[in-house]
Amino acid sequence: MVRRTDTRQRMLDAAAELFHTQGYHATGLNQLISVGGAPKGSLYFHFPGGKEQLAAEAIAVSSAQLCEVLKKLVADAPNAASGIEAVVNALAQSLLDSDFQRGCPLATVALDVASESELIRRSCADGYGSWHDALADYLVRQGLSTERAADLTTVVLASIEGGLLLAKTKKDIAPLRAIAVHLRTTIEREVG
Amino acid sequence: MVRRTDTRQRMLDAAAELFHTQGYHATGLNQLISVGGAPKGSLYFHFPGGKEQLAAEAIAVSSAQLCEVLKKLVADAPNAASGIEAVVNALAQSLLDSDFQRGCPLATVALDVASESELIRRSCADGYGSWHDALADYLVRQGLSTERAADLTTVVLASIEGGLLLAKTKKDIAPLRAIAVHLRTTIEREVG
DNA sequence: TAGTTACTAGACCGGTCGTCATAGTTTGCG
DNA sequence: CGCAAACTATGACGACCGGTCTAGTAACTA
Repeated sequence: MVRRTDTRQRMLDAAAELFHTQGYHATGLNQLISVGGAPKGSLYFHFPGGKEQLAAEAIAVSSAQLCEVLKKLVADAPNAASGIEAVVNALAQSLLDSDFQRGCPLATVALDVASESELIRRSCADGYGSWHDALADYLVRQGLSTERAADLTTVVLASIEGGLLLAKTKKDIAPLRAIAVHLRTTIEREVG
Repeated sequence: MVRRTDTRQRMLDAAAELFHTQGYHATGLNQLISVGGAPKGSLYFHFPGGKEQLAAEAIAVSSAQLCEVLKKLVADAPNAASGIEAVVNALAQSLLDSDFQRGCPLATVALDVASESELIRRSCADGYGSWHDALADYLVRQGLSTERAADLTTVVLASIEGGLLLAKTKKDIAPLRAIAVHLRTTIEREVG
């Protein structure tokens, strides 16, 4: 089926942005359609599952975008420790640039909705899974065993997510700096 | 002023519970008063600032409770590494027992509301601050310098928060286990 | 009993998400 | 070209729920 308009894509972009910064319940349909520039009916034409479906797809878009950024950042780095550090720095910068609005694009929605909508929860879990896979693959290519890479990636991901949460809450990126230092030494110890 | 009812306290308890599991926007006033067993009008008598004030106070209650638990867990442990491990285990157990409903009592609200209500954001930031202080003080008593203890506590807190987020999203406490292992070795290395 | 304080009930209005009947536009085909 | 079928857009509408506030009742005080 060939699309003849970009309405669907615009809605998705608007939704990705709004859910990222405000979360699921704090974002109303009216806001979604006004930012997306589409009438209400069109939303239900393109997303028959309503707000829930829109959110699930927007989450998928957001996480795919960040996944690409992640891959690029580590690929461009001279070694594993610097690669992860670059990721932390990029996220910290994004937080600063947005006046502490844009943290993790999944976390807000994930916590907001995880125990309410299985569809959205899975979308978030898949997003985290894709990031995990991308980073773990990279660490394996840097010489780590599959198991060590998997566990280390979990630690990296969790630290960053927690760091973003603390930084956003305190309006201060100091936590992320402490995380960056810790991850650097941890990775240097393991990868050599 | 002599209180004639315990309505205020009941509202606070109900709010702490509901905001913990559902977040701010997902929790309606009707649900709050039905769980709290209070008439709607009473809410604005006890909390003239409305939902926002109620949330800010409920967050304070939640974080104080968990702070006590934290202090007790580490105090009862034979050493720093076991103390932190006990904290992770307790939170993982609480997540499991509640069928992945109860993660961090602050995180959901913090992300949901941080960029919307300064009052609630501060309440969350204070909560995190109190946990940080409790753990950092403990690590200092275990022999770490003030600076090292502060940074290490930030890493511990962020890892745990991130681990709770990932675990809740995946409905699987495996991330928390990986965090626990990592924190144990990290702390053993520093405290000896 | 009059006055003051503690508390409650429910009306209010704006906003929520979702539905629908209708209209317009593009494409494929004869 | 002409027409039908498929695709897309539209926004009014409804049922409901959101948070807020005013007007009121009950309880204690003097």
